[in-house]
Amino acid sequence: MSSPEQASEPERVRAPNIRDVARVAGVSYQTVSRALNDSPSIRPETLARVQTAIEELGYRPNQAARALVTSRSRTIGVLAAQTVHYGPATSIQAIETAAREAGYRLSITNISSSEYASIKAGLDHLMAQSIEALIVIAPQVRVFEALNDLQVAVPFVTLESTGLNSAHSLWVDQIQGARLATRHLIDLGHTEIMHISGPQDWIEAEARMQGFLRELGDADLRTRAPILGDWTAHFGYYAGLELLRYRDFTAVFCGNDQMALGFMHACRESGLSVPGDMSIVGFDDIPEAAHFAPPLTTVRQNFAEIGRRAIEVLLGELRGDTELSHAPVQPELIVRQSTARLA
Amino acid sequence: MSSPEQASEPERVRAPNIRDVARVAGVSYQTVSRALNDSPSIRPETLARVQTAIEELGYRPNQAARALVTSRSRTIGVLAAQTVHYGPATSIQAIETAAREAGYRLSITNISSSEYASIKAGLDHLMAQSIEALIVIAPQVRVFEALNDLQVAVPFVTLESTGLNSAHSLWVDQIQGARLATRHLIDLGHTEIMHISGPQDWIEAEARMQGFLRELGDADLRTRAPILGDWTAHFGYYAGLELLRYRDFTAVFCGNDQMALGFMHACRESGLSVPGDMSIVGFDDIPEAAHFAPPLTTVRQNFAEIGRRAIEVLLGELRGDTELSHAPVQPELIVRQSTARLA
DNA sequence: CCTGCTGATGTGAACGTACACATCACCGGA
DNA sequence: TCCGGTGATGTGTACGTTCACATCAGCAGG
Repeated sequence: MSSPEQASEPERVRAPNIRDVARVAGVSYQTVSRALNDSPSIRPETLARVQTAIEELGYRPNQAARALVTSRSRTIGVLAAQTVHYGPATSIQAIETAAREAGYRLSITNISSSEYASIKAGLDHLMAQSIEALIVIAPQVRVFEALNDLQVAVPFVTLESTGLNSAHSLWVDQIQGARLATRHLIDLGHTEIMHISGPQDWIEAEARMQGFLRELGDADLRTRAPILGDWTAHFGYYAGLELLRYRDFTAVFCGNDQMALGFMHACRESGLSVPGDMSIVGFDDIPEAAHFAPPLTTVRQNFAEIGRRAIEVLLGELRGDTELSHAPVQPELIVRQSTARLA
Repeated sequence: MSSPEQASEPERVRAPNIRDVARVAGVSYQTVSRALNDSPSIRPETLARVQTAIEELGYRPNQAARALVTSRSRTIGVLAAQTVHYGPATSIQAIETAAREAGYRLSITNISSSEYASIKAGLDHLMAQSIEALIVIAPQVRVFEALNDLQVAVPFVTLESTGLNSAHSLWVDQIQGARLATRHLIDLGHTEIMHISGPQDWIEAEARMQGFLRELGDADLRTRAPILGDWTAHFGYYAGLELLRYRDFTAVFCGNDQMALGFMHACRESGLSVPGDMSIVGFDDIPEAAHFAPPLTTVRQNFAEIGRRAIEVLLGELRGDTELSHAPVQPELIVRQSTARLA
């Protein structure tokens, strides 16, 4: 029908490969490979010729082929339970950036529930991609079992836990953060302090609760059973409405800023002034917290730092550097206007 | 030193491959391949034998090899500017879930700035992974140029834009949402209405502004130049402090809920009651909005729905189904307590 | 009993790259 | 002059999978 030269559509345009580049540059394919992996033994002018050819053809290395032959996927897996919340989302963004700069890509899998089956399915999905390392941002109680069951052999770290399994954890010192928050309330003269915690299976919720209880214990104050919440503002609100029917406390330490927001809402509806009648401390310092009514006293965590460190530690392990610093990141108390001295 | 049987570490444990499975199952490797790709022509009992062998060896198909030979990466790329905000994060989570259920994985790349170079670098990083389809959640003005320059040939959709390029867009009808918000204020008797918009290069910010201006125009009301913000509560706060020095308006339509939160903060500091002295409408309906002081009237978008539809449309295109519905998702006005009839 | 067909299974490529090794030109020193 | 060494480049092979095709048994129809 038409001559090969002007064939318009018939033959599927194959992406150029290393041999096409070699032909154009007038070298062997191996030389092109060397140019791509910046081998020391290649003459500058040869390198230049190859680069010109690459440019001309719009050549891109085929990562699948590369992964196949090197058996390195250059992929880091992330198992996450909550990618919508500010904290995890911020960490993941930092992780992605750091990974990309190091030549790795990220594969994120969300688990919908903290059921063992769900965790296992997520992990399975990641392992099927032959990830080189794993980062877990999820309720970790059951994750360790799953890691075992699936015989996960890659380096991994869990974020935002508590050093429970310190060889594989990287964390903001949540216990310390909770102590800072609680101490702040005690210093203001409060003696009846309530705690609204995160879900029981989140280790970080557990850690914040521990810090709260220890600080109260150290001050010989009455401890009361913390309320187990779900991180949402809705929960904070409804828990607040319930709790405020008995006003037998003057301060609340909330497991995160969202629950604190909801609790403040409940205070308003119950006719309580914050901080006049009720002091409230949150945790996380989401960007909105400074604009709550009133601006929220809270504990700031550096989520991005945690993310960057996760990549740093994992890439280190992949290179064989063992014994990288797992020292916890220190949280910081940010005092705003939701807390006041007890009248 | 030691007999091969009890050799403990020396030889690197190679992951089992399709041939290992074949040997254990007593079939040829091709039969195993058929079992994996549920071919119709395989006897049930043979299939069972293969599955048993797979189980026994803990075999996982090597995705790199598969991708190499089929030249299908089973990867969908996401180019995102903001993965920390509630809207994009929610969409991405829905995208990930839908993609995973369809057997695809996601590769997310964050762009740090809306510079052309940054967009191009991000796109380049994705294309290098031979993604099969692309989803863009970013300021889109320059994205189209970059898509052109890089000769991106895969199906793609941009999220949350405005039908500007409707063949490739999937969007909540932002113009309609903005009109709903503005109409609500007009219906309450407001005639002097201000708008704090998102950044100029975000098409969705532009669309909300358009909706605002059109609705005002239709009502023959005075239009004033919108303030160009950056989506943050901080901006809303400082813009509010500035604007409230001249109280020549009685209502504000904010480009998103965060800026509305900041603006409410500025109102409090300026001694204005919301909604008594100032009515405020936001956009997005983040989960916290219901607990602001006062609870925020806003426009709800179904971010998850958008995400799911993105995958649906792209997978459809990959299968060859053209003409899938790109009909915009309708937003919904949620009236709470931050708006009131003009006294 | 042979032919042709169908369903089930096996064999030989090929995908695009990196590693191990081979080759080649060139150089300095005995 | 020859030798070994070195730096630059080329050739064969393997990675694990799927596709195209070949083979083989079983069965129905003439």
